[in-house]
Amino acid sequence: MATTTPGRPRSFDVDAVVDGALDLFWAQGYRETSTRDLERALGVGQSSLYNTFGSKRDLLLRALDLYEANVKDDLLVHLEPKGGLRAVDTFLAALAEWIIASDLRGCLVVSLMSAGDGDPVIDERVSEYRAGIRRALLGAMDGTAPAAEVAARAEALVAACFGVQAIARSSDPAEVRAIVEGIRSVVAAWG
Amino acid sequence: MATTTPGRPRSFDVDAVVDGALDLFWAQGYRETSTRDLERALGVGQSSLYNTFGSKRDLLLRALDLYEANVKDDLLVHLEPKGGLRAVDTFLAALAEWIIASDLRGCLVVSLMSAGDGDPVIDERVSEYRAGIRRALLGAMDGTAPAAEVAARAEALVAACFGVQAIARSSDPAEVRAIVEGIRSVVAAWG
DNA sequence: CCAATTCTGTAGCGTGCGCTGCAAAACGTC
DNA sequence: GACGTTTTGCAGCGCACGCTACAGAATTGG
Repeated sequence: MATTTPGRPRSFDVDAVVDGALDLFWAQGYRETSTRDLERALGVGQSSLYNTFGSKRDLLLRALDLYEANVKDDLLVHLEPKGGLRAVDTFLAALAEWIIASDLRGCLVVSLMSAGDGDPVIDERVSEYRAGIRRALLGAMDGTAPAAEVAARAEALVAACFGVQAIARSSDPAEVRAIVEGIRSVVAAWG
Repeated sequence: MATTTPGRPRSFDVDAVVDGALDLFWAQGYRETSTRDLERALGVGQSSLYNTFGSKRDLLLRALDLYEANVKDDLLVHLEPKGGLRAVDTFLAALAEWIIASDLRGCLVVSLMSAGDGDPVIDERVSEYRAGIRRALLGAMDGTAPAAEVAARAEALVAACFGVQAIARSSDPAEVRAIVEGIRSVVAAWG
């Protein structure tokens, strides 16, 4: 295997560009972010973007990979299996701060639920994302109540989590905290 | 006052066009619906649309009026003040069927949370819409528990309601019903 | 130094967008 | 029937979009 390849070397860091693209797609939406926006914000010419990633949509998929990895590391990590309602509470607290720390941009995946309409690959990613969160919640709450009740509570919790993210964009930190506190107090009553 | 006005009479029904525009904006999103789409689907030329409504955005605002009125008549009507948890349950059941009957298009307002970014008028409408739902829920649940607890539950409920709408677009009737059943069973436990 | 290979900047392709100008059409009024 | 008024269909404006062609710059291997 070659340690280096011939040809002119790439003048930018691919991961940094994916990170920057995620930032833009997340902040302004996928459709609302043009390739010229990306060029300006990332300091990388459109030719280089297309040469490296293939298309705007492929760049979104890369950004989506990164986003999901971040969510897993920062949020879902708190939902360890059999973690119980304590784990759920920790997760919710982290969710509130995560939403606020990301400048109330809400959830990239939620924004793609409308924007990516018609693209089966993106629709699949969206569904799978939601399924992953439900699985994590179910795993953490397993055994805290009869199975049917746990399942019902998990469904409601998934909806509430997506809801607060959807609301975040047209809200402020205090309101986000109030909503999550409301959810946490409902969860606390399950103990 | 004149019973008729001079000039060529309008060849279409304004309310029907607003209704059709709502359908399109709701189904495919505001930005994703072009004035040519509207022309085709409504059978009304672009000139007529602009002559009647002024701009695509103004047509959206008219459609939004209609949407909010429909939500009020079909859903919020169940949340009569002091209606208690029974009223909330009825509301939730109606919500599930309403989402399914509208072909899982989700919530027009939720889709505008991302799409209408930067337009202060639309942002204001979005915030006010959410506030109205919270008010209705609070009014219905008033007295069912200590005020602080009612407030917390209402916040959680608002999030759950928006969440199920956000999820609807990438879901199916069975899943929507399951989520709403989950919420209902959580609410039932408050009795 | 020279070829081969890869990346970069510029310039521009075709398309669809929101919106408008304009002449003809369809009405009430006299 | 002529006139003023409003609506309608058509054509097209300027612009931004995703994307690409192409020549030159930067590198490795000989």
